Amino acid sequence: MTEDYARWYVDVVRKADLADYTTIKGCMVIKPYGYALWENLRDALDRRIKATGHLNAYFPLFVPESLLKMEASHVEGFAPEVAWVTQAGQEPLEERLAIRPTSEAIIGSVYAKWVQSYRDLPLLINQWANVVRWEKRTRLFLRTSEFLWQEGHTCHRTYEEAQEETLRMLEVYREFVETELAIPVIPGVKTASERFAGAMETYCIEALMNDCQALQAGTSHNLGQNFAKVFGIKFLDVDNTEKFVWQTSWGVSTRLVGGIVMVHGDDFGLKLPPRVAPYQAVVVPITFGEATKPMVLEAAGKVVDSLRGAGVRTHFDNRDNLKPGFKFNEWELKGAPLRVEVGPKDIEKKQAVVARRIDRRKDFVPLDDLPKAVPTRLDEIQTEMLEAARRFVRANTHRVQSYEEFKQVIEEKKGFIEAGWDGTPESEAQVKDDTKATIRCIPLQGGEPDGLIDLVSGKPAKHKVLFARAY
RNA sequence: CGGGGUGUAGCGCAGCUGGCUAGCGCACCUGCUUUGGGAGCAGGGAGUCGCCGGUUCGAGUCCGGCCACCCCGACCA
Repeated sequence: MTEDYARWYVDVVRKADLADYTTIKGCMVIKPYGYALWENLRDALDRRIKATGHLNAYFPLFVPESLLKMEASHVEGFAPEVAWVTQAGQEPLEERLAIRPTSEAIIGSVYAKWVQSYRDLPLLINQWANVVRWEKRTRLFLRTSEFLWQEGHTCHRTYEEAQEETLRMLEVYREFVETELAIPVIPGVKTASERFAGAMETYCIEALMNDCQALQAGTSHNLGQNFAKVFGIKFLDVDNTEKFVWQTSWGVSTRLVGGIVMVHGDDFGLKLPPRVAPYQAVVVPITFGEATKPMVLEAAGKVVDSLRGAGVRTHFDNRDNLKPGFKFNEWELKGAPLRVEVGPKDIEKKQAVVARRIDRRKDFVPLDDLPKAVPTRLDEIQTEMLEAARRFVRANTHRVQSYEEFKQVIEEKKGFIEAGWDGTPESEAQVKDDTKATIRCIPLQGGEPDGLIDLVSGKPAKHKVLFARAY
């Protein structure tokens, strides 16, 4: 893992059966095990999106060129990575169709028809979809040409309401990622240079991978009235005057799966947080010859039933052609949080061996206690994983006294660096040129200048910001 | 888009200065013995050597061209 991190990452993703390359450049196939992980993650987030009043809908994959072009900075931001459909059958199209890199444009044009009155607001809609961004450089899950995500698109009566929504969804993301994925994140604001193309303000949650590089785990944008004015999303307000709506958009993607791999993984492979793991417990029968085999399989089967009865996602690994040791290694590689071994000796003592993936510790649990003990342990593991990741972030967040020290820390330790910033694009760009580190965000908590100075310009800092090298 | 690398069985690879019927490990199939941390033996199936062209008695191997993918950078969720 430490020798060649990129290699480790790709190996884990492929050997754990999450995803594989295809014949199409930059695209991946998400395999059943990886897709099950995504589904669990997706469902957990979908519940939260609905609980905050949003409804799901589906908009077209294609965006006519004329629509995409309407918001100038938006098209400028996405132009280099848009894939186009220019022909249908044998006929060239009259107008090129972009395959959506994001849906602000197509949704904006639809919202213009839907919104007439202040009574139509707020409009709170989310879409689960695929998008295409033709990136030059791709990485499984972290940056693929096509990826899956959710994108929320909302309209509000006032700026304040839109801002409230932007921050509400950022908080939904923070809580979701920390609770379900056990990934600690720093919520913050992006600087102008890192802002979403067409947004007024972009908020984000930033995570730290275990190679000490940062990963943007989710974004929430206050779009202001930029798209409303372009697409004509207007409403008649209580005072009988016509106004443009205030919009937000927010999204997280299959990139989060890559985040799980890189935050929790180790040299044995994947470690999955119990709340989203496809299998929370894997039952491995230990059979010795034909004499005891039926008895062991029956006992193990009962364990499976009792765990499922207790609401645990349980897999029964009763493959006959593989030895237990092989299965142990395989399920550790695939990150199953708990392994339950049932063998002849265990049955005699009415117990099972329970092994935790996070520290590979084993102990004995009476068979009758399993339905209670396993869910409890899964909760403990979830908590321990988040705590361990928090400790890691804390241990790898640095403060520096000088630019020289900054450069040294970025080069040798990486991680987050808290430092002052004078708010100018010039010093931000200088740091990037010199060190490849970018301002990940101005943290929502603790972004005050605190009397710091900008490390490049030496001027008084406007904000305390978080620097890191990022994926 | 620049730099590097790789295309030979499902996967990972070897195959030298051209030479016989293209090989190894894993996986797969059959059988027996095994099974508490990656099983052993025996037998077996599986290949348009990325594609096109050239040189040659003869090309996986040499030459030219093309294509694809991966890795490293700049651009990005």
